[in-house]
Amino acid sequence: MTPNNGEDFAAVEQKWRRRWEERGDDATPASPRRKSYCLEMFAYPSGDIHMGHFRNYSVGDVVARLRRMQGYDVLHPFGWDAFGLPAEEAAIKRGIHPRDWTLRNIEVSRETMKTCSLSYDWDREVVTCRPDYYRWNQWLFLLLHRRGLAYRKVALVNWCPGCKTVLANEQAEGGVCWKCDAAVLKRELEQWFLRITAYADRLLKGLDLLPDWPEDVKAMQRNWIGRSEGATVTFRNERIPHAFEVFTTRPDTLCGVTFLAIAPEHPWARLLVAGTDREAAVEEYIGTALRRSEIERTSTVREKDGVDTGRTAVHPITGERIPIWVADYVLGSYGTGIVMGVPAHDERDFAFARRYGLPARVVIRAEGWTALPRGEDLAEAWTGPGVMVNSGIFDGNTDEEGRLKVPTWLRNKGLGGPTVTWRLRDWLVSRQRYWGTPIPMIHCTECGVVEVPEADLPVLLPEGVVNWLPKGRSPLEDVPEFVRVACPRCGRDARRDADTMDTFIDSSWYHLRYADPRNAEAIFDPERVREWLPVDLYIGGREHATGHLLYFRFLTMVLQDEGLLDFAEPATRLFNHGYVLDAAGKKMSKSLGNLVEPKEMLERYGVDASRVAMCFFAPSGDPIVWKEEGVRGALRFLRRAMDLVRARAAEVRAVAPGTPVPAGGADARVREGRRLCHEALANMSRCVESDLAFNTVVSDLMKALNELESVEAPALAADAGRAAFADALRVFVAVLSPMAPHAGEEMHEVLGGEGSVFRGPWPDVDPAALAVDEVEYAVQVSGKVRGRFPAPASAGEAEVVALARALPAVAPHLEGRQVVKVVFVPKRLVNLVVR
RNA sequence: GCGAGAGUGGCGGAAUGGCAUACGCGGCGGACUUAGGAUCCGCCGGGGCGACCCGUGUGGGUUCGAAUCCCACCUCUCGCACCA
Repeated sequence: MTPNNGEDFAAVEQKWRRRWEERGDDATPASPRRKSYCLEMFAYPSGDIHMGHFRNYSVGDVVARLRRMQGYDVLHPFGWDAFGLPAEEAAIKRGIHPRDWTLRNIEVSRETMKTCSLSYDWDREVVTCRPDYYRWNQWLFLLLHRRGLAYRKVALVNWCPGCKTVLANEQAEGGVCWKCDAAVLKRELEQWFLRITAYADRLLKGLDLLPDWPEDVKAMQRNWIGRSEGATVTFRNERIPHAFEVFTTRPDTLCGVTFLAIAPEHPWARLLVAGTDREAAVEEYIGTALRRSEIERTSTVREKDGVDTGRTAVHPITGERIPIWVADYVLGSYGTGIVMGVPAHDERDFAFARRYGLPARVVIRAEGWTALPRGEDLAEAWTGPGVMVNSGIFDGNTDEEGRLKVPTWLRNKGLGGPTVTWRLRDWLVSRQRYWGTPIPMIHCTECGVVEVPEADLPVLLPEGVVNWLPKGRSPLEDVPEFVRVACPRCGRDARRDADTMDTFIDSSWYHLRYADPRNAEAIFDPERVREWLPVDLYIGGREHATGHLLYFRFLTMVLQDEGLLDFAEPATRLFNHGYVLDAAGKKMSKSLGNLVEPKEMLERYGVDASRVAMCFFAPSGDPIVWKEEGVRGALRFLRRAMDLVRARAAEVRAVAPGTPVPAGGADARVREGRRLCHEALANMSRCVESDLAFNTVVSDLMKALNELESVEAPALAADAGRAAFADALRVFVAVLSPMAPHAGEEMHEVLGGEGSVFRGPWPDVDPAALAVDEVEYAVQVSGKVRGRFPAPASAGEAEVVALARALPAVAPHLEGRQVVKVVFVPKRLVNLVVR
């Protein structure tokens, strides 16, 4: 079947694609005066692009093209996030080098994207697996190292047994590997970390300066950063040389503490019991607890367990001795790794205490309690507000007052004090994988960890025969010519760091590189970046809310501190496009194997119809279910539009562009058609600034087309009618063009337009065109619609109400009743309230 | 469990205090045709012969008037989930 018999859209598309390319229409202007940086998240090249990409890029391209028409100098680049695990997996499965697999996928995807005429300046393309890109990853790493933001530490880290590599916290959400869904284990390894926690406060506060970021993304980031205010409280234990500190957000309940709980991975857990009769039991418990996977460990349904150390610590206020337990509901990586157990006022502590028969002590009296319950009588913890009791000198304070007064008191006594704790952890960036950026560090037995001198960058990833099968340590360790190196400091034999970087490094600064992508001397020229950045609109999926977008902001801030940027936030506006779901309502994804390839659709219906269909399905931010029928409708619409343009070309060409449209004289249908075109125009201009709901614009254009098609030839005979019609059709073409660029450009040419439609000018909405001279009034009697009638738009209240009352469909409802109130809404309705 | 968002014809959706279902898909009927999965025209929320009545997840409220605002509940989607 060839659905597009009639207009040959394939030929039109080819014609314009070729012409734009020859003329270099998508090139970025050299010195922007009024800049607009429109950026879509770059792609990981795995095979061809899929529908989700197609949607993302279509939305972005509508904005980019529209901005050009509006006279902006536009930067609209694209690139490839080309390092990563799937390349290795494919390589292992098919015996192809990850590089070849990646580069071939890029070729295929880029070809498809070029077919779509996405108006990227391909001369600025970046490919992260090329040395000319990743050498700047290494440069950045050295910068971070110099600023004390990159460091090594031995830590319990997320280890994915499937991918055989460590993962960042953001890649192991919920204890599940983001790539293979395997249950993540904890392993103690020495790894490279980036000190993103040093920026926690700025990352949090910066969100308030981003009014054009979606609220849900900001909420997710706030939650992820997880600032919490509370206090550290020092207990005392003779065996521990340091302060035995806990962190709590409820210092007001301090006197309700009946036990302390320490995380099993905490080094002091073992120290406490060493040499005692509890040692064996505690050791056994710690072993069991640490073997549990993260999901199991943090499952809220599992009953909490733990073991008594037999040791106690001294309460800072009461001086009582409080038993210390080891419990795996306490996380070693949050706060101090030790918590105070207040069963009466914390659900988790309550559950734990009940299980092990630990007492509860009520120290907050809820409003409405007639008697103070005894701890053992509580059915559940009281976590609500109340007044402090059983708390000595603090009795009588509200919980809120206590939260302030107790920490202050502690600070004055040297027993702790007010503290802020963050949920955010440092960013683990080393990976034991082959296909990534080598970390530019050298390990020397004499000098320790030494930086690779900047002049020696890039440290090239060996691309010869490498056994890249994951084996739990970096494959590069087994490449002697890579690993063996002279220490840059002392010249002795030393070893290169064999780990590679997390690919989220690559995507944290690519937005800056686009401003100066071929710079061989520096990561970028700050002057070029000043011209284009920050990004004016960043479009991508919601899945990057806490991973990429946090790193992206973090590195931008670091570079600002380095003096290379004069702004802190990389993108002033963020837009999340909706996912493309399959017929079953599942998100299309490679792993589910339910991808519908755009290629077939593009060949069948053409690029323009496919783009219009994407715009028309739903607002750009909403998920859509993929339905082929919608594309057929879009094609029908384009075909009718093109037919109309060709049929009326002569009449329209007779009117020079910019000819003023006389106030009256045109036929009603022409005027209505023109009105609808200007409505579409106004709507499009509004949409691009707000919700990108292009579905309403397409619908406006369809209405306009329906009207314009009904215009008869005689209506175009007179100058006034012809001028109005020509203006209408030209506005129609302008509004359509960003969505259907080839058809739009063709129409523009057919109608005698000069140059490219994408050079503008973007037409102005003519207020006179929006005006209507006759409106239909609805007449309600006590809120129920009883009739309608047409009236001149200029008609006054008295006249309209009189007409309304006299209406045959209305009069009977007024019979024998008294109109007690008349509501008049100009140009809309009359409501006669009767009694 | 907590947080955010959403519930409108057979379907995607429009309308954010003023005529609910625009626009499109799909379906039905017709025209043209050797043919139609092309194109064009007409019809399509439910009930009723009808005047009319009912109808935007459910129940209440505010209002002359509510899909839209408020309260409670139900359902779905997304995010977070022992963070002390």
